[in-house]
Amino acid sequence: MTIKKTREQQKQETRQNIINAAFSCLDAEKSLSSISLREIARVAGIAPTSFYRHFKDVNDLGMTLVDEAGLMLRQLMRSARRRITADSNAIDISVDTLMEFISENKNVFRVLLREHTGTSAEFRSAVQREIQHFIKELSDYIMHRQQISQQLADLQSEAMVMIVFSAGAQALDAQPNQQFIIAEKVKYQLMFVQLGVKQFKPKP
Amino acid sequence: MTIKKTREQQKQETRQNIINAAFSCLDAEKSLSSISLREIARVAGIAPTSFYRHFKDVNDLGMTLVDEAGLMLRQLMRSARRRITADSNAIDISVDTLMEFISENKNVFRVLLREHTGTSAEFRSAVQREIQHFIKELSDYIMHRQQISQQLADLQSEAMVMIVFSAGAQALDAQPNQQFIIAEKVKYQLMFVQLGVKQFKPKP
DNA sequence: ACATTTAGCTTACACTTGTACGCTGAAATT
DNA sequence: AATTTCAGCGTACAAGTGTAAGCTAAATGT
Repeated sequence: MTIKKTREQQKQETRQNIINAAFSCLDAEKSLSSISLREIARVAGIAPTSFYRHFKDVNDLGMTLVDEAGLMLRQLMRSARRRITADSNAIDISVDTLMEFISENKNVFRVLLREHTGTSAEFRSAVQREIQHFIKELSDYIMHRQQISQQLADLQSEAMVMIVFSAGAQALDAQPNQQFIIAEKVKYQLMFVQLGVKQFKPKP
Repeated sequence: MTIKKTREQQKQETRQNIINAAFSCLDAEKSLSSISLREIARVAGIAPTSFYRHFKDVNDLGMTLVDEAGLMLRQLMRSARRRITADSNAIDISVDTLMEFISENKNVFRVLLREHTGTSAEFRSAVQREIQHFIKELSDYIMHRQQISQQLADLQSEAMVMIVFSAGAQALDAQPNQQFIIAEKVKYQLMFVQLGVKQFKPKP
């Protein structure tokens, strides 16, 4: 039998439909500013004007998407770090985890990447906040694991995240067989940063 | 007296007006895909349909802008390298030069950054080519100056460019007084990469 | 001198967009 | 059982879009 839904349940379901529709619309050739409310509504299976029952406008929806995407990414990396053992390579596991996520959730990662340099100052700073959050979590991990100052850990973490995100951008447009090469390349680059900081540490 | 212009001169002048108009339109909240042909024409001081006498469509103009922006950037860095002496710090000079360029040509740099992750595959790969070109020139410089293998130089160069471009993105949205801090930060990060590669070199 | 070419213009048309307004029916509340 | 709430719909409109068609006048070619 079909479950009888309360009004609130139905509303949340529709809201989620809109969010999913939006993510599926935001492919290689659509950004939050180029997408139309009507297009999202069409895919979500609702009338254009019904959109307003759930979001103030596309900007409002966009902020929700950015939040959700950032959250997913941070949760992912936290779980990756839990999988790191004493003798396993933290960089390898982290990069592999992220690259796998990207290839399986292209549009989620794309939203962050695209809106990071997009045409809306609001989105840009929202993504920037998510990235800072992301950097901070990595920095804390690095600081306690490599026993370095917070300042150094912050610098290292940020450099690493920038390198990884750039590689992610490349991976989005690359053929599947190229992805492995990109992953290997970025691992070396992260190692250089790590080595460099370690080398720098003694002499302040 | 006013110089009499030949037809061809006049045409080139108008073409340049369109290009300049486009760059001035492509500010913090306009991308090549969100800008309209009519808007560019308005700023360039021509009728919308006259645009077609010079470019096939906005895409065509966009490719021209990307080419031009990439060229400016490479010429800039080449001239910066010429200014580097034996005892001056290559990183400092390069970063300062680029950051100055960015703050004086925000929209030019913005086009590259934005279209790099934009909604047009054609633009993305055009920018990617420009960046690769940029990376290659730096890589050659690094290889001969640091006496390392091409492979290592490529990896180092790419990592550095990614870090610098990310900092550039931050600088675009930052207050002028923050720019100095960003520049200092990125210099450290580039130094880490350089140190790391140097450290890595002995053991292949 | 006349003929050709063409940069730039005006007009026109078919589309897409965001969203205001008011209706409806079913769920929730009383 | 009567009333209120509200998610979703259909209609409608003004604004902006790309671009097709055809004209004009001046620079060029002959």
